[in-house]
Amino acid sequence: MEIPKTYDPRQAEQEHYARWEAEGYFAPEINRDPAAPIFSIVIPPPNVTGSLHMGHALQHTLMDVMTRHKRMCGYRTLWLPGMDHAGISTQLMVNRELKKEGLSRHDLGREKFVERVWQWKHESGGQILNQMRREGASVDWSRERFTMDEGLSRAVREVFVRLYEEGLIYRGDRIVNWCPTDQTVLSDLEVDKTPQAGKLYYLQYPIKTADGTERRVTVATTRPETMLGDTGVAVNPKDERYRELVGATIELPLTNREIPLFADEYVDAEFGTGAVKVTPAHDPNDYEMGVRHNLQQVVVIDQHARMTEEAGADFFGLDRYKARELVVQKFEELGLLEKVSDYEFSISKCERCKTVIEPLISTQWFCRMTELRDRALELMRDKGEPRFTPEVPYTKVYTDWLENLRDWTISRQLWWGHQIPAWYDEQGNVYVARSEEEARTAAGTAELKQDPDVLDTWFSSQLWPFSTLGWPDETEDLKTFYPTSVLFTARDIIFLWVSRMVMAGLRFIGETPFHDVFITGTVLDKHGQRMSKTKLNGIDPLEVFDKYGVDATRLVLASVGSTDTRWNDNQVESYRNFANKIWNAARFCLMNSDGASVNPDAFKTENGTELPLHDRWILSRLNKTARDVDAALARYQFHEAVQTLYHFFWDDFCDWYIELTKADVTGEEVSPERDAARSRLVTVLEQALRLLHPFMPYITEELWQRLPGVDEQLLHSAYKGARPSIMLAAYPRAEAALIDERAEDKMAAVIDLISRVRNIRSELNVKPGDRVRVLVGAGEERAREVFSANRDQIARLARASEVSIGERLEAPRASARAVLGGGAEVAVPLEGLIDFAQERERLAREREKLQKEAAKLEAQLSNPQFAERAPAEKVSETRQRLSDIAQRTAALQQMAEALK
RNA sequence: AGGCACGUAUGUCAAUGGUAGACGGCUUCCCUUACAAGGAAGAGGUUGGGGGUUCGAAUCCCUCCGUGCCUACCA
Repeated sequence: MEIPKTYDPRQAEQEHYARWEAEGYFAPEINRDPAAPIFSIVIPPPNVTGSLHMGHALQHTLMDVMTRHKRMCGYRTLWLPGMDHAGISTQLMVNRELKKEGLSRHDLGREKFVERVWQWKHESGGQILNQMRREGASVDWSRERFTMDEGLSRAVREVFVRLYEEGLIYRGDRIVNWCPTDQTVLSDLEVDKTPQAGKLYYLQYPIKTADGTERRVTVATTRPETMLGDTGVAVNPKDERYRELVGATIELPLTNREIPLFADEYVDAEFGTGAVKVTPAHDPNDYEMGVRHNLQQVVVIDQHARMTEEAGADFFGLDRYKARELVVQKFEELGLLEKVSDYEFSISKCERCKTVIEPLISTQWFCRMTELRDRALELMRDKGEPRFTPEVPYTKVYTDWLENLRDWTISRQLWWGHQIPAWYDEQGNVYVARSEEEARTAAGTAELKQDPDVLDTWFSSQLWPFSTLGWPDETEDLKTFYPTSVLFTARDIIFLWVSRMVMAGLRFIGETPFHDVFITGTVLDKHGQRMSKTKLNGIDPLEVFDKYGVDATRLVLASVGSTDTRWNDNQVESYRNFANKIWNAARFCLMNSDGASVNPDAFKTENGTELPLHDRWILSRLNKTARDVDAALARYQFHEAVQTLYHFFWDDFCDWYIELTKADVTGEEVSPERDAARSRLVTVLEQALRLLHPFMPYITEELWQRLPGVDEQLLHSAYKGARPSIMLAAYPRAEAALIDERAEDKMAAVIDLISRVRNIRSELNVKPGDRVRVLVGAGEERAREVFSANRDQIARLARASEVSIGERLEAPRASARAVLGGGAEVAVPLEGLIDFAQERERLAREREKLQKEAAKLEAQLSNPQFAERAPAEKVSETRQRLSDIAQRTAALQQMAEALK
C-alpha cells in the first residue's frame, strides 16, 4: 500500500465531491427507509451578486456538519440550496455595467433592463454556488431555488393577494426613507445610522404681534433648508417660557407664509431652545406632529434631493446642501441667524450606496404587522419556539423587536424584483390579483396598468422555507420537509429575515418554519475589526482552503460556532497538522494491514477470553467519544465536539493505542494473533473516521476508501444498495456496555507510570536511545497485576531494559524516584547520572506542589461549615484527595531520606 | 441617549457555583523505520480593578475601568 508521507488535500477535494454529487448522495431520495426520521435545512439564500466570504463559510460548515451527521444517523436529510435575487444590489451591479457602456437603465427601458439582469445572472451570477462545492457542502442541487423562479414568484403573488384581501396590505401616503441616488424607498432596516459632526443652526422667526412690536422665537435645526417647508413651530405644553406664545402666528422668513406656534408633548423643553420648527413633509417626527395638528405639508425637496418650486424662486432647482448655505446666508443678512454651534448627531444613510436619506412623503405599499406579530410572540410564549442558540441574548433581542414592530414598507421603486400584483384602471381604481388576467376580469376592462413598483426583497425571502418546497401547492416535499429542523444564520438578519419567516410560516402554513435557530458568531480580523470590502481586511475562504485544505478550515469554523472570533491562521495550521496526523496514523495502519479487515466483530473473542487491556480501553474511549460528540451536536456545541474528536484521535488513538499495539501489528510473521490485532486497529480507525466525517468530509472519505474490507455492510441500513461511501456509513453510536471505567482506570495507571519514567528521563537528560531499569513498588495487588500484565508495553514505551515489579520499592540509592497515583512508587537506577543534592531538590519541588494543594484542601476541610453545608459527596471527595496527597507526600519524603 | 453582551496564559478560545484547561507560541532534548505538519518533557494565571453573597466565585450581585453589539423620533 503506497501512500505519500504528507497529506495533500487538493486531490481528495477534487475527486470526491463530484462523485458524491453524481451518485445522488446529497438528495433525500438516497434514503430507502420509508420510516426514516426527517432532517431538513434551507440555506439562507446568498445574494446572487455575492461571492463567498468567511461568514458564509462558517454557516455552511455548521449546516453541513449537521446534515452529514444526521444523514449518517439514517435521517432522510435535505439541505436545500439557492439564491436571493437581491433587488437593490443586483440592480446597482447591472447599472454599473451599463454605465461602462455609456448607458443607463432608462435608455434600455424596463423590459430590456430586466432581460439584461437575467442575462447577467446566467453569465456571472451565483459564483457562490460553485464555491460551495469546494466547501464540501452536501446540498441537494436538484432542489436548487432562486427567489425569482416562477414557482417562488407565484408564492409571492399568492401571499400578496391574500394579505391584501385581509386588509393587512394597504397603500398609502407616508413619510418614508428615500434614497435620492437609488431612487427608491427603503425600509428602516435598510438604513444605516452613522454619527456625523455637523452644525446646529439657531434661527429666529418673527412673531406677528397686534401692536407691531418685535418679538422673535428661536428654533434650532441641523437642516436649515427645510425651514422653507415649515408649517409650524412647536413647544412643550409645560414650558413656561412659551406658554403665552402658544397660539401665536409666526411670519416665516424667506416665504410669505404665516404659520402657527402650538404645543405638543413630543417637544423636549430641555433641548436647544425648547422650540422646534415643524416640517411635516421632510421629517418623520414632524410628519407625525403635522398629522396631530392638522398642519399643511409643503414639499420643498424633490426625489433628487433638489429644491422644488414650492421652495421659492430663489431656491428652485438648488441641491439641498446648496440651499442650506443660501438659507443660512439669507438669515444672516436679515439678522435672524442667532448662532451656529458644532453638533454631533446621527444621520441616516442608504445601506447600499451611502447617500444621505431624504425623508419624503410618497405613496407606498405597507404591510400591517400587528396581527402577524402577535402569533409569533404567542409561539415564543407558549412553546418557546423558535429555540435560539445561544439563547441569551437572542431570544430577548427577537421578542423585544417584535413587540415594537411597526408597519413594513414593502414597495420599492426598482425594476428588478417581484412587480407588485396590483393593476389600475383609467379612473385609478386598484385591482390586486394573482395575474393580469384575473385583474382584467375583476376590472371588466383590459385597459389596465400594473403598479410599476416591485416588492422588498425580504418579502420573497420571508417565504423561503415553504416557497422553495412548492407552496402554494401541497407538494410531497412541503409535507415531508416543513417545518425545517433548524436555521443557521447571522445575527444581523434576525429582524429582516428570521422574524418575518416565522410570521409568514405561521400565517400561511400554520406552523413555525423551524424549531431551532442557531446564530453564528462573527469572524473578525486579527485586530477585532469586522471584515468588510471597504476596509479590505477580509480573508478569502478560498485562499485559506488552498493553503491549508478545506477540512482543516472547516474544523476552525466549526469551533467558531456562535462566538465572535478573531481570525488567526495559527488555528488553521494546527488543524492542518491534525489532518496530517490523521493521514499518517492511517498510513501506519495501512502499512500494517495485510491480513486485516475492518470488521465490527474484530473485538469479539472466543469462549469468553478477555481482550487485552488496551483494546478494552480504546473501545471504552471510542464509545465515550461517540457519546460526547452526539451530546455536543444535539446542543449545537460544535466546539466541544471538535475538541472531543481531536483529543480522542490524537491522544488516545495515536499517542497510546497505536503505540500500545505496535508490537502486535508490526510482526513480520503471519499469525492469527497479528491479523486480529491488525483488524482491531483498522476497525478503530474506521470508526474514528466515521466520527470525524461530518467535520472533515474529504480526508475521511479519501482514507476510508483505502481501508481493507470496507463495503456495503458498513453503510447505514437506510442506504443499502448504494455505492459505499463513508458519507452513508452509520454514525457510531455509543454502546453503554462498552464503556468500561475499570479498564480506563487501569490504563490510566499504566500511562501514569510510563509518563513518570519519561519525566525522569527528560529531567535527568537520559539519552533517548539509552535503556533504563524501571523498578516499581506497589502495595496493592491489583496495581501489581496491571503493571505485570502490561510489562512489555511499559518497557517499550518507557524505553526500559527491564521492568521489575514488587510489593515494596527496592532500589539502589543512586536512583531517581517518583510517586504514582494510588501510592505506588517507581525508581529508575541511574548510577553516575544522579546528583544527590539535585535529586533531593527535584523531589522537594514536587512535594512543595503537593503541599500547596494539600493546604488548600485542609483549609476547606477544617472549616466546620464546609462539612455541614457542602454535599456529602463533595466532602468525601475532598477527603479522598487529601489523603491521596498525604500518602504521596510521605512517599516523597521517604525517597528524599533515602538519598541522604 | 438607552438596552444587551463581553473582559481568563504572550495570541485565539474552553470551563452545570466545587482541583482553571485546549490549541498555537515559547524553553530543553530527540530527524526513535506512521507522522519534524512529528515525539518526549517543561515554563507560563491573585480569571480587568474594587466590594458583596456563599462552606466554596472565572461563574451570582453591586461598582469602577476597558471593549464590542443592538435599538432609538432630541430638532
